[in-house]
Amino acid sequence: MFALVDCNNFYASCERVFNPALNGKPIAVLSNNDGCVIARSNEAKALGIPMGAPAFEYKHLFLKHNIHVFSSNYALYGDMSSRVMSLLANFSPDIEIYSIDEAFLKFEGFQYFNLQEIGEIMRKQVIRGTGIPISIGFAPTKALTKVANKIAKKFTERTQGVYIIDTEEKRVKALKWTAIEDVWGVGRKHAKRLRALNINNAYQFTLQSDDWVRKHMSVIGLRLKHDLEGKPTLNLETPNTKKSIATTRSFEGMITDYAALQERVATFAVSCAEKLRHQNSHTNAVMVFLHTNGFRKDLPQYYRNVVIKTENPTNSSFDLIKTAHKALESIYKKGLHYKKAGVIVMNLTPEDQKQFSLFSHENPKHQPLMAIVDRLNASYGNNKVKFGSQSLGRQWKMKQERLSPRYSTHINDIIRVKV
DNA sequence: TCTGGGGTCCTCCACCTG
DNA sequence: TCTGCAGGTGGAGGACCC
Repeated sequence: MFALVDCNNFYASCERVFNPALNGKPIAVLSNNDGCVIARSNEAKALGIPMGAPAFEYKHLFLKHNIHVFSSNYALYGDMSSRVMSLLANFSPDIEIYSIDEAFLKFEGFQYFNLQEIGEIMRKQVIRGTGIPISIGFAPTKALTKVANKIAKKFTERTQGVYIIDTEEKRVKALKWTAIEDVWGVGRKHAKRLRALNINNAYQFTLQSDDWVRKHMSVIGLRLKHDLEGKPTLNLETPNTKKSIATTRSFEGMITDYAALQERVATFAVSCAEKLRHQNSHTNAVMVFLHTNGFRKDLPQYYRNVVIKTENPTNSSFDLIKTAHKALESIYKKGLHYKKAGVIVMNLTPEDQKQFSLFSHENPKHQPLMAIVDRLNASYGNNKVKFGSQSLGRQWKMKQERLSPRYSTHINDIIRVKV
């Protein structure tokens, strides 16, 4: 059996842990730059705040219903997530941390155990240890645990937050209850196509032939179908090093100036280089992209990206800045209003599998220098050491007007109790 | 005025090579 | 030397996830 553990309204729950006055109150958490709503408490959902809602369009509703709005506080959420995951790891040695708020666990050899009881103990321990409420779905396959989890969450009173699909009858009933667009792995496009063919729920989807599913939804769809049928196709995935690393940002305003874009791109390249060194990888291809503002129909639109190969596999900030600038130069068009840019490094190889070029050599000074930069940044805070092409004067800051304190990771933000 | 960021996998197609 | 075919590869784009 597999289990899927999902934290309920995770970001909103994190905000509540250190501010219990928020219990029962509507909460919305915003994306970077306070742009869109990316998490809502049940109360906020009930008030009609949709996922992805632009914050400025819903300002009046926030005020009207006294919705507590927060900028996203990833220092807090990341720390709370690792606490939850470490508690879950006590229940099974086979755990796959699927996202910041979800984990799959494998329960092998538990056929004589009462999974309902185990689930309820997990819930109690996590809420006692972290304050975060969770829901748990047990089933013979990963896709079915997603369905079971949804039922556990939807009918918390009846299920105690734990639901087990362990019979054919329960499987069929659960799949008939699950709307096609709610199936894990069926996105908006496929859901629309399936609905048009009168395939409205997960059960109807499993009744289609393998060939049909393979043809219309590729092997991914076919694997999903088998998993929903109760034939384990998807297994726990072991954590791999990343295959690509990206740093991309929307700007608070719009940028027309080439020098300002150069500075932003250099900063993104430095960030990618740091992430590369963190996982001991090198890249040999750097992609830079530029976007104008798609919402401004009155302005000319432009989207372009380019990939440039580096001379050698590298994770040096200097090399990546140089390559990213070369890429930017080739796609920059004067007179446009840019809203977003990003740097993505690809073709990552581990340290011990670097393939060198016959005709060019890496600068031997870079590696020790980068190690010192990383050490200084680790000791004195990120971005204390900057590179020449990054701005020393201007501080690019994300709009985060409603940021809560980093209660659990920053000594100055630690909670104070008056006695 | 204000609309996120970071990933993965698969398919299709053009191109190259034997 | 030319042509046709088959298989491999890499880039672009689409679909999905959180």
